[in-house]
Amino acid sequence: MTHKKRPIGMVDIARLAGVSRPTVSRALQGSPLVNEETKERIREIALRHGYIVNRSAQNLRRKRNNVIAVVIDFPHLPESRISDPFHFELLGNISNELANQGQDVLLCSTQSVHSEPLEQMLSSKGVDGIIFLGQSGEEGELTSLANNGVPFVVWGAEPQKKEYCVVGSNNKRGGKLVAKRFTELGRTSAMFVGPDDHDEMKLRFSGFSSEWKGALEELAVKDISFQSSRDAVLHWLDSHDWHPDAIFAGSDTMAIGVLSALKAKGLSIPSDCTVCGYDDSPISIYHSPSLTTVKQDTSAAGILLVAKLMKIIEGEIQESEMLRTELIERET
Amino acid sequence: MTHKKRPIGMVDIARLAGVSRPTVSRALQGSPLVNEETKERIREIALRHGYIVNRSAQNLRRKRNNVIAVVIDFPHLPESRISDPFHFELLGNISNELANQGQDVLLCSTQSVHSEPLEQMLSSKGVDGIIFLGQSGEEGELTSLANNGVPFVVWGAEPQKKEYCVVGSNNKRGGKLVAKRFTELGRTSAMFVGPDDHDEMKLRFSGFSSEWKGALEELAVKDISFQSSRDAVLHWLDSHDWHPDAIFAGSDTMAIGVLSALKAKGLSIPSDCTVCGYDDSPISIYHSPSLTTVKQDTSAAGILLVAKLMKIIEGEIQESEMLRTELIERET
DNA sequence: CCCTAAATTGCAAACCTGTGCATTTGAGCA
DNA sequence: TGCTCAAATGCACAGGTTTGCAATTTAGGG
Repeated sequence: MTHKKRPIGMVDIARLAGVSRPTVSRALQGSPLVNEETKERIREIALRHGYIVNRSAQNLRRKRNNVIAVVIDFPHLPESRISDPFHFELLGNISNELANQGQDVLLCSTQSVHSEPLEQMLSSKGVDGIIFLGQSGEEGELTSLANNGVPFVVWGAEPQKKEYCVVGSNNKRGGKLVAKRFTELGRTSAMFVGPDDHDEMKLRFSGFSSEWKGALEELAVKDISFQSSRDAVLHWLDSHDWHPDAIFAGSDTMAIGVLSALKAKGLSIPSDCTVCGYDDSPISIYHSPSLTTVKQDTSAAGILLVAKLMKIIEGEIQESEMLRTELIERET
Repeated sequence: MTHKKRPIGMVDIARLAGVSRPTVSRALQGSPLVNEETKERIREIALRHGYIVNRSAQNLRRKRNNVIAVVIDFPHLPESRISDPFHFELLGNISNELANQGQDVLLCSTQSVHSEPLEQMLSSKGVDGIIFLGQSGEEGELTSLANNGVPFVVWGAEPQKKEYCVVGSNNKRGGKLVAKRFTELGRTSAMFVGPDDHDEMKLRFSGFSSEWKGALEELAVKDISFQSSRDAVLHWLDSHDWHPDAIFAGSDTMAIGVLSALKAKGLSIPSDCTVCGYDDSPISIYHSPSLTTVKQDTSAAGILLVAKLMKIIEGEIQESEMLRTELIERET
């Protein structure tokens, strides 16, 4: 039919509008340099002909690419250390907020990231900034990244050194809330279940123990999975002749593992022992008996992470910020 | 320090290697045109100086961008219709396989997709192909996409018309497996719980009913959430004076809703009524009592989806393919 | 030693846009 | 009218890579 199957370009719009190509470029960017009505006319023509700018060329010319990489540790993959539905929810909120801000979301699993230096990814894939999810225990690498001027934010625990910007929930406060709740319930001997090498969990424990007045046991588990917390609790119960009357688990997934172990031992919940989780992830609602938990506001988290990252990209420096946590009481 | 802070480019490598820029370009692509030892030398120099090609420029020049969009319906977002941890697992596997194939993963939530025509996204964001996850009931749009020559694959139910390529699990077979299991258990009256406007669920039901010889009730629910299946079952039990002795729920999430309802009514599981889910998602393992379910192999799914999409992008046409499903028996 | 083909390499155009600067246009004013 | 000034637009180049084609070098055969 037509002379060439070539997709429509900026030159074509320029010709149709009877102006030069640069004018079209400026018009589409909303530059104040170009006359209002010309601008409007050009826009109308572009729209009618279904023209959209070529991102590759645009990216090449500007240095900014409008691409944010989200690095996440996927569950159910061989080398995954952290696996929790909570991260999925967070990912959804971040993705939406990035879309609102006109940013593309480049999804990376930690596995693929570890294979090549992150800096490479930046320039190679044209990534403007990075959001790390669930990267506990990588402070070294992250600090090095920050020193190299890579713009990024992290979801996680508040860092000791303020080398980079972290957004997280107020884990310490969350832990205190749980302690208060246990106290209200009249419990006297508590146990915390969680890995001892995980920053967020450590803070939750620290908050809890600062508030808790009764007996306190800490049960360290090797990872945050359902299985390992279940096994750990079973083993503990086997080797002791008493049991705590309240257990605070570092996450909902772990809490359910704890519940499973308690039930297996014939304890009745919550009369013999009450259990509290963390995250307010779907499983804590669906589980029966449903679980009292500490909610982290993932929607606010997504918005805040994105906002801070954008500012960091602009060159501003941003303080870390911990979101308010909230106790969700459910029958247990 | 140095003259310019300009990032290292192909010209620099060329100068260092004492060759021209095009030669470097070809060497890095592994072109057979360039001498083996020259190639090796150039590669070594590039590596040593940490040079990586500028993707924007590369994309501009080639027409291919090596970017695959994954469109997913995130849970816990306002307009989300489908929300299941199962999709998270699938996403992880797809993401990994795409990384293996050297493709970037552009993550899109359905919300942002619906706001602008998909075709725009393609050229604007430089997307080479799309993978749709959980897009049941969009056949119209998808067919139109296919007719416009957009390369994409879908995870979901086998389509009536073979206009585009779908990968999914063999839902019908999955349903049959459940029916067999119920029969083995000596159950006589069954109920299927699931929405009646969801293709995959319909097939699961169809498979089930083709194999099931006993009494059969179909309980239609409005969406696939925990809440609505729980409510539906409660309501049903209230308005009937008997109950089935086996329930097949369209997904694990729904199965847990069903369990919750049954327990609320004081039925004991599995003696009064056995329940079976679908997906083998984490919650089915963690739940207590843990749930018999039908497993879909998400790892194979990811690999297959990606492989087919790549071929479609190359221009080949691909048949839809349903993966084998497998019954996972757990105490219930 | 000359000729031809193959193996390498370099030249220059092309991909599509953004932007500094010069140029044109038109208005306002003495 | 002649001048200045601001607004609007166009020119031309830059950005980093790929690739068709020409040019050069090398090897092999007569």
